Amino acid sequence: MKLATWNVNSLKVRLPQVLQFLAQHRPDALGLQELKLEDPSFPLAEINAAGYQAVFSGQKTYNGVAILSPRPAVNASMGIANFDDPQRRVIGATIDGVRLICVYIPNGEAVESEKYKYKLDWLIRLTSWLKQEMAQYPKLVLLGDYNIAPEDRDVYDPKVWQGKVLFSEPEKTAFQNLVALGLRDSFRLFEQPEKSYSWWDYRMNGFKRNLGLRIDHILLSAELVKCCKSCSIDRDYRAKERPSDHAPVIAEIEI
DNA sequence: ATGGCGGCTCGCAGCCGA
Repeated sequence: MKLATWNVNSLKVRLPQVLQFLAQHRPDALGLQELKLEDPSFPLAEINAAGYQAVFSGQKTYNGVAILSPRPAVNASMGIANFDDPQRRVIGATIDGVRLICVYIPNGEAVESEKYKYKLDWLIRLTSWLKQEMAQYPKLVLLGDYNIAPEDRDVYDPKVWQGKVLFSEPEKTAFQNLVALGLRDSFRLFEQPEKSYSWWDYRMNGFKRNLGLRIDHILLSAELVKCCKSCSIDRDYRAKERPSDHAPVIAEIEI
């Protein structure tokens, strides 16, 4: 079973690349973030024509998440239980017995800003909800844009980023609180190239200079860690014409 | 020191992302 996540930064703009990705990798589940479109504008016909179904939760201009799969996605859920958040950042579904939670964790803007406080509060709510989800679904995948680089090696220059949003200690602690639920970062189960990142700033030739951060992750529950065979970042999609600023992350589990 | 790119919108400038 091949699982993937990708912040597409506008599904309208990136749809041709998403269709190309589906054709190339044939993922069994693809979580998308930052659709930036409302549900009636979701390109379901094109995705169906590619042999995929979709569950999605969109909004205008910002946020928006989806899960695409060739097999049926059942028990779809939107948002975090008991948290009335108008921002469309979470969608869940079960595919072939595997529970997928696709998240677009808030960016946080800057440490000490209102959005940063919202991010940390949001992460607390996500974590307490996931504790229940983990108990219910032993085979669980938490994938998406976390907007957190967990370790020094996930940042091109940890000294520059020290204390900054995406790499501040409270955010890293929040990430470890998710891990403490019994989740593992699938990327770090394997040897990886040095300086592996999943996001590069559009500005300053960030990608060409490999000035990136690894902020997109696929976390697996213990049952799925046991059967995880690979995890990689497909940089090719960041190198294309008119790319998203994020590259897709792909994990394979033998199930 | 700043803004740099790219996507969005009751658009032609300003917002937001990371």
